[in-house]
Amino acid sequence: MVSANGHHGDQRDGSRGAKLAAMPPRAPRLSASARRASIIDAGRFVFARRGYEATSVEEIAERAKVSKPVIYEHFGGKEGLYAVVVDREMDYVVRRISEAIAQGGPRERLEQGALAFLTYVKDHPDGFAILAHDAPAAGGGMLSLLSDLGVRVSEVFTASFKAAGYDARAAPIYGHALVGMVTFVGQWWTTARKPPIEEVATHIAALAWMGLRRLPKRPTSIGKRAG
Amino acid sequence: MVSANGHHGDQRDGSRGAKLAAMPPRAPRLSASARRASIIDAGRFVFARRGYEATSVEEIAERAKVSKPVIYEHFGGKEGLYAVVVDREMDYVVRRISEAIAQGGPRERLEQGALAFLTYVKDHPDGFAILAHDAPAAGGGMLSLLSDLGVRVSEVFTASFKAAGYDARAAPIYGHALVGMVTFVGQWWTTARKPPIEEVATHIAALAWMGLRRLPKRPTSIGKRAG
DNA sequence: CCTGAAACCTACTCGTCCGTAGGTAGAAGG
DNA sequence: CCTTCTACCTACGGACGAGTAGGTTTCAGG
Repeated sequence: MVSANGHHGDQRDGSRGAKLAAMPPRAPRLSASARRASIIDAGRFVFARRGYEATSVEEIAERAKVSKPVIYEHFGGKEGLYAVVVDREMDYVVRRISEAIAQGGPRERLEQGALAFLTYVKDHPDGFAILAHDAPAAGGGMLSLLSDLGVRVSEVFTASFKAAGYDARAAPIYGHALVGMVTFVGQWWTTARKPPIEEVATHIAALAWMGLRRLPKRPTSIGKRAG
Repeated sequence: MVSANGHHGDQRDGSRGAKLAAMPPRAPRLSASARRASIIDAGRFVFARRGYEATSVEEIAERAKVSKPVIYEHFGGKEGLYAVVVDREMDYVVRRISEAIAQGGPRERLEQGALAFLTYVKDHPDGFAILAHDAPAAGGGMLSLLSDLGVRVSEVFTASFKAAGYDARAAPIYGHALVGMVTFVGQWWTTARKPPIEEVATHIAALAWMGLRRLPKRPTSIGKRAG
């Protein structure tokens, strides 16, 4: 049963210029790269709201105003599109933060870095949601894509710790702590939207800075209670 | 076409005592509550690895050594089981942390709280994974179930801030920052497993304590650079 | 006007998975 | 031995979603 009924394709209306059905004018064709971009936008939108598993390619297609095969043509499949979306976002945040901490004293860099991240959270909430969500193959190990960011920050910290004479083995703790702080507060901020991000960044930077600055060479436990 | 072939059910082997096929002995029947418990265990296991969307009820059934309808009998469905699993875990962590911070001075409570959480991460990695993952209806607002914990900690902080004369509006920032720190570091620890949790807790508590203790009444930004 | 390639479509196939219908097996009490 | 209640099962219905086959429309360049 191949091609059972004869009217394949989209004839739109009966004859070329007829406006009988008042059908909305078909959107103009896009170039490959333009269509790619529009699909990425739609994908980011849907992935951010539904999460990877729960999004259907069809919903993305619908939002991008194309049919499914177009997506498969451009990205090979759901996972391919997801990979591109994630990569773009990751690249964007890292670039922004890198710019922010390129110069200045330690504390200034800390505050500017936090502010850069929170600005991203504010201006690109969908991207942030995707990065904060689980990766597709959750079993692998990463809870969120942002773990990667934690590693990068930890590397920076390791260098600084060594230079300052602290125990370098503790650096990843502080690196991940910082990223976790900013991420979680950023997440909260998206719902609260209360103090402006500049203020939030200042608080976070103060917390982290004071905590780091006053750190003893080897932190000592306060000791466990009797109970 | 109802009951097409006559051999419904499980006859096991031909006659009662025959051991011809060497079939493994059927597991004994369990009471309703015991079966419930075993299903909850299986559910936690699978949900933790696959995430909510990607887990199939059948995989849970298989792991619990029962057939699907048993799960539907006990929990009404996938979402019902998930709700029970999450509720149990949430209850467990909150209880542990509450016990840990029930007495002692501020800093001691801080360190004991962090240690309690990290102990949970270490001893109940599956539960932690579930709490750190997305909720089913991701669109609602919560990134992770732990946001709820952030709110609770924020409430504690708000009270303390008021008492100490700090700006109470900033309390949620510090509350969420603390939870984010511990969560993210805990996540990292599950893969690194390097410094013992007691040491990690000490570091985190030191960071948070020093940061909080030396906090000015109103943190001032370091100011933006010229660039 | 013609041609060919690029963009785009409809209409499937195939697999998976939630949830259920309707039955069997075993234990406790008469 | 018979009844009955509870635990448990096999087998399906129905929906949905990833990915594909094979066609049609538009447009640039001759």
